[in-house]
Amino acid sequence: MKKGKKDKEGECEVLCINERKVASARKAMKSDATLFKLAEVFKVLGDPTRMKIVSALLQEELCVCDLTALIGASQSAVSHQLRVLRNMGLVKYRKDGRIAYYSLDDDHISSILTAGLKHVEE
Amino acid sequence: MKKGKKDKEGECEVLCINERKVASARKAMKSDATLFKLAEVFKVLGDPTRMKIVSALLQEELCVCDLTALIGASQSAVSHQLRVLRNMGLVKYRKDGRIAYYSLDDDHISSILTAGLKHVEE
DNA sequence: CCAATATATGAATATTTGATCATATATTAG
DNA sequence: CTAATATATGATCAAATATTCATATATTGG
Repeated sequence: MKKGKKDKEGECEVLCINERKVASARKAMKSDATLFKLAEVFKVLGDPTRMKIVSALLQEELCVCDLTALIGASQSAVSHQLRVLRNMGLVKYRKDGRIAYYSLDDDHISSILTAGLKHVEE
Repeated sequence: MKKGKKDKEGECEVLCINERKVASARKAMKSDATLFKLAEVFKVLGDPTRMKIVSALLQEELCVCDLTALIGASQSAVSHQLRVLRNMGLVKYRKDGRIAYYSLDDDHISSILTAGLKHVEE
């Protein structure tokens, strides 16, 4: 006997809720919008190709060409992923003639990676 | 006249490589395996539902039930995502009777989120 | 034991996404 | 101008993934 199909958000099957803890947690949490953006940033860093790109750019600016050689992906793939990184504000570039030099656009990126590495390398 | 279909990794179309910079960057970079794991961690954090779960657990441990109420997803969805977080070593849980209390499994997670927030909230 | 509750999980599905291919744009050399 | 080079991008497609549904497992109260 199916339980009435959830009025809205699946709240009618759940009875063990500690209202106090939930309210307290909800209050302490960042807004949904902020958490969504945060997840977006991590999603962008959550792909091996993009991670390699970002990691390479930690050292110095590089052109698409160098990145392509460095990470072993096609020029098209690198270009597509650079756009994703650009759209998320993680990298920027300058054009010198027909060469595009990419670099990190945000000082925080290095700290994000460092924090992540502590989990990975523990 | 197509250029011979890439011998292996798309290196034959690319002529502007700065060998010195590439070698230097390659040397400074973490290993592919490390970067892959790092990307995996970020990918796990890169989903709104999981981000909400992790964010809620920053405050205190919560049961599946509370998480379900808190983040507005179905119990099944929360459970599935908790497994992903568990497999990645980001959360742990203790069982008290039929209730499972989840908490963060790693001190670094909070610093990862904090670093990410600095980018989002700038 | 039995019914109810809390959580977990397999299967199916719809969506997202990353790579490739083909091609477009832009810049420079000659 | 023309050919070549560096990069960008649209379309397509296969793989990955998040959710839902149905159901299984486990624990507790009565």
